Amino acid sequence: MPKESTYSAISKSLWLNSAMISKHLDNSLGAIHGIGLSEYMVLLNLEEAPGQTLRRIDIAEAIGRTASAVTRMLMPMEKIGLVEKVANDRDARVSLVKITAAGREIFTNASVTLDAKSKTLLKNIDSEEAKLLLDLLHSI
Amino acid sequence: MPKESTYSAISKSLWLNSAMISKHLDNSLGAIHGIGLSEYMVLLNLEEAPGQTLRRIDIAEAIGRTASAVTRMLMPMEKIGLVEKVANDRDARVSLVKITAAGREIFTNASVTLDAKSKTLLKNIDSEEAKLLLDLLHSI
DNA sequence: CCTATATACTTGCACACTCAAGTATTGATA
DNA sequence: TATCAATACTTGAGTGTGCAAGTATATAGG
Repeated sequence: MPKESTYSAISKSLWLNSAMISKHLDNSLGAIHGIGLSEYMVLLNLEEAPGQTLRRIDIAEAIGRTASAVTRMLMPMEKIGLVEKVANDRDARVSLVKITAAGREIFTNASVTLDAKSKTLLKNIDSEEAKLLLDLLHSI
Repeated sequence: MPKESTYSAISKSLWLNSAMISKHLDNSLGAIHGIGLSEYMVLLNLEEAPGQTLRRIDIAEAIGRTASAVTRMLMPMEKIGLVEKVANDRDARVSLVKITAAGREIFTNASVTLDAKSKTLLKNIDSEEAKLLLDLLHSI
């Protein structure tokens, strides 16, 4: 059997860890705030965007999903009033998405939950290592 | 807006990175060897298991999926002969899974692909950092 | 033994996602 | 201006997964 490289070991570990962690966070957010991690990431990106507004395609890019996933994800989010549609007068093809006050509220609350849960899940890593890990993840 | 903790930043980064990386690896493995990352991980665990045999529940545990996911995943894998069912005479509830010669062959080939692809995906990380990152991921 | 509880799976249903194809609009070029 | 390619989305069909409920077997306590 050929010796496995550190790189494929990282891929595997990343795959496994992320599966576990995502599931935990998803369940927590879902139970408490009624949204999943994907929805949370949408809100996060909208919150940080200039004018709290983004095109659907940019959301898709930002969260690593396809445009169709975003379309379907936003339907219920719009229905319950977390986001709203905004037209773009320069380009009739795009339908902009804007976070609402209700959406911002949910986002803020969910952030607290996410934070707390993340700390518990990553309790084996001290804050020194955490910074290091974050840097490494960002450089990928 | 409350300052976000390093820990939740790690969760988010882990979520995003893993989505991207998994998709790439999944596509590569699928196109070349006809299996996904999950199937690969099943084969990996079987290969490393004593007697190349595991209970379905242990597979589920090892790859972070539920028992039902494993049941459905194994059906096609058994059909194309990557794994085979083995009865357990001590306990009639369990149906053991064993990797076949064909399965081992696919696994070995897929490992090469996975390795190469992982190196390209993680090319921004040198081997020093890679070891560090792997350690951190394992300690989660 | 017999019953109750736990374990190892399997199956029906729902949901989130992708891919491919379709629609509408824009921008560039002949 | 007419056409054609590119872009921003939407939609239909198929896949993989989880949850909850069901089946079969095992184990423990009376």
